[in-house]
Amino acid sequence: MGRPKNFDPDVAVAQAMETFWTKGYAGTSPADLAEATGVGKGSLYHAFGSKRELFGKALDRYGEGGSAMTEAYLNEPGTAKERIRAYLMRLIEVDLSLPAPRGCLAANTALELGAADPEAMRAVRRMTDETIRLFTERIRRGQREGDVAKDVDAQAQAQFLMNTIVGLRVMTQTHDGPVLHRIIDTAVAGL
Amino acid sequence: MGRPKNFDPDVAVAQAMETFWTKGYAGTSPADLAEATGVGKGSLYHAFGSKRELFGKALDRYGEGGSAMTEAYLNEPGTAKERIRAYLMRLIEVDLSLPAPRGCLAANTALELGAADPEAMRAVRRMTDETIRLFTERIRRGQREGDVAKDVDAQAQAQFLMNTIVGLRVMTQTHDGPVLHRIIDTAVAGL
DNA sequence: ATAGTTCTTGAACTTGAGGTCAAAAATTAG
DNA sequence: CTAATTTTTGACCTCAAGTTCAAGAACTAT
Repeated sequence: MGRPKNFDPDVAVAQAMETFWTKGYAGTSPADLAEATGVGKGSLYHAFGSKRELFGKALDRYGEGGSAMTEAYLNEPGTAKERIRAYLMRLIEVDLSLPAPRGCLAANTALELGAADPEAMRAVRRMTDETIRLFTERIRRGQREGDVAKDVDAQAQAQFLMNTIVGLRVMTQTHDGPVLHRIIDTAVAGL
Repeated sequence: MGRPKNFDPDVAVAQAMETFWTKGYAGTSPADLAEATGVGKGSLYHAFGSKRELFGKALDRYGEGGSAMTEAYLNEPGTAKERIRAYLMRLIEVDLSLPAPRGCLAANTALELGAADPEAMRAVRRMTDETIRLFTERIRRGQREGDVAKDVDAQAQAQFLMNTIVGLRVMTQTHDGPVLHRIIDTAVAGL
């Protein structure tokens, strides 16, 4: 009952996510969000409570999309090394094809909000840990299938690769494709 | 002639740098800078022109300090691998010992200002390239001295290590010492 | 149709950021 | 001392961010 919403909250969250991703948390104003979603400022506040809460939903959505994409990429045919390499390449390729690279929303959030926002940090940590988990599993599978040496510490490699991703998505701001490609090749050499 | 300055601009820049580093560019207000430097807002504007210009000087100063520290660390006695590992460990140790880790000013700047500020990006790029140069030289020296294999691509390793550093200084926001230590050990395994 | 509920709209409010400026203070040259 | 020059001080200004709210609009149940 009551007047029906004029917009789909899920869609609005997705649009808000894009905006936060492109412009940063502080750099996104309520007016920006209204424009991006096509929803009036007042309605946004009515629906989501505050900018911070909307951002929280946007972060969650980012995590879901990211996990799905990671899983899909890692499970295509190929060795662990091949798939992981292809995944990293894909990440920077997408970013470099944009008018301005925007890196990883999670990493951006970690730096921008930092310790001042423990809840955001927990969300970021959940996402990174999930990615590490997916990498770990994929490497272990590679070990079972014989394309990764048994003496490799799968979790250590996964954590290390996660770190490499974070680094890459900052370095896209300052360095070009060839350099980033070389970094990826060096990073996956241990597999 | 004229009234003498009430403060040392170099000291003020250093104090401003600390503030920008801790709170970010947007997160630092003129009032914050006045408090940090002990100089009136008006005087700061008189001396530096704008917040952005002061930030530029702070960035430069950061670069100088960073280079000096890197060089000093790499040149202490030990193999290339040992020294580089010690350097990375040192970086995160310092950061983790703070009440709230603040990462690397250059990386923070790259993410926060991004393509919106090409000049800042150039400054960041100069700094990272300088660090890469120092690493490259140190690895080559290791090859001459016999503690690094000849077939290692020194520059590729250096770029890769730079990327690892950037990643680490974001991950300090979300992960703890032991995880970061393992990442470092994995990263230097290729040397 | 009415009551009850939920959503939208646009104006309005508060706060602080980023910056400017006029007047006073401190200095040196002559 | 006076003039010229440079800094300091603190009040002041503008603008936008982030939010709230009152009024009305759109719906459902009875």
